[in-house]
Amino acid sequence: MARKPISDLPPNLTLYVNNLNDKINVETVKKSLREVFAAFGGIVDIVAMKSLKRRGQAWIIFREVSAATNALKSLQGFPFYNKPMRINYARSKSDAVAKVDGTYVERPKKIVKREDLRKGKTAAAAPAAAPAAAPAAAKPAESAPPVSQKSIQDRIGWNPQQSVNAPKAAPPKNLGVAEPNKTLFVENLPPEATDTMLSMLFRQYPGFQEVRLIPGRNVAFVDYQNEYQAGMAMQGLQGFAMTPEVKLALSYARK
DNA sequence: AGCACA
Repeated sequence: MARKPISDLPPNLTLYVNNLNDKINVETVKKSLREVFAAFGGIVDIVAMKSLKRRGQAWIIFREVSAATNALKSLQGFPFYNKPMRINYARSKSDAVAKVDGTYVERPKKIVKREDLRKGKTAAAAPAAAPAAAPAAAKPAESAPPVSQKSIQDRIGWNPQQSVNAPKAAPPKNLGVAEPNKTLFVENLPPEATDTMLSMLFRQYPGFQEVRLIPGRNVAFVDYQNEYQAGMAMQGLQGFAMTPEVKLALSYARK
């Protein structure tokens, strides 16, 4: 049987990423994207914009297609500012690479769209509908992503288990057995794991303080404000598939 | 939802 392709589009040096959290400042997003994606290879540039039509999306331009492919597979669905990234190959070649391979042609200047207001009804379609009348009272925090204590699957709609051919879920190891500790011990990290990547993951749980990646050992420590919060994070992320092959193993750190 | 390059 034909296995389904990793993407419906042909491999490309550029990855198209969407479903990004557009509440986050675009420069911040670009920086974080760079940190996360750079773990898979050299990055030429990242394009992201904040206009209505283009927000929530980014183009990650790699130096090698293999790096792009790896990142696509490994980071598919990865919770980035609390939203699972959707990743695909870009449909076309980025200007940045066209400039390098000599195929770049100056693209036509943006055609300034003439206001075409006579779309049929003039009155009903009137765009003048005052935006002033809606100053909405309840506006949530604009930069801080919301957090809750529900399981990660419920919140981000991503079940790492189902994207994997693993017969069983990760072993619940020491859940409830080991001495609770506000510091978690994380094992089974993929070699591409970075501080940023881990922060993205663990900061979703209230009380997150910091993550300490131990170089060369594929393990990390993650601090929360108290044992209870550490426990919530541990339950939520136990067995989390960092990559299709590698699942996190979490336990309380030794005192 | 939305495939850009200013």
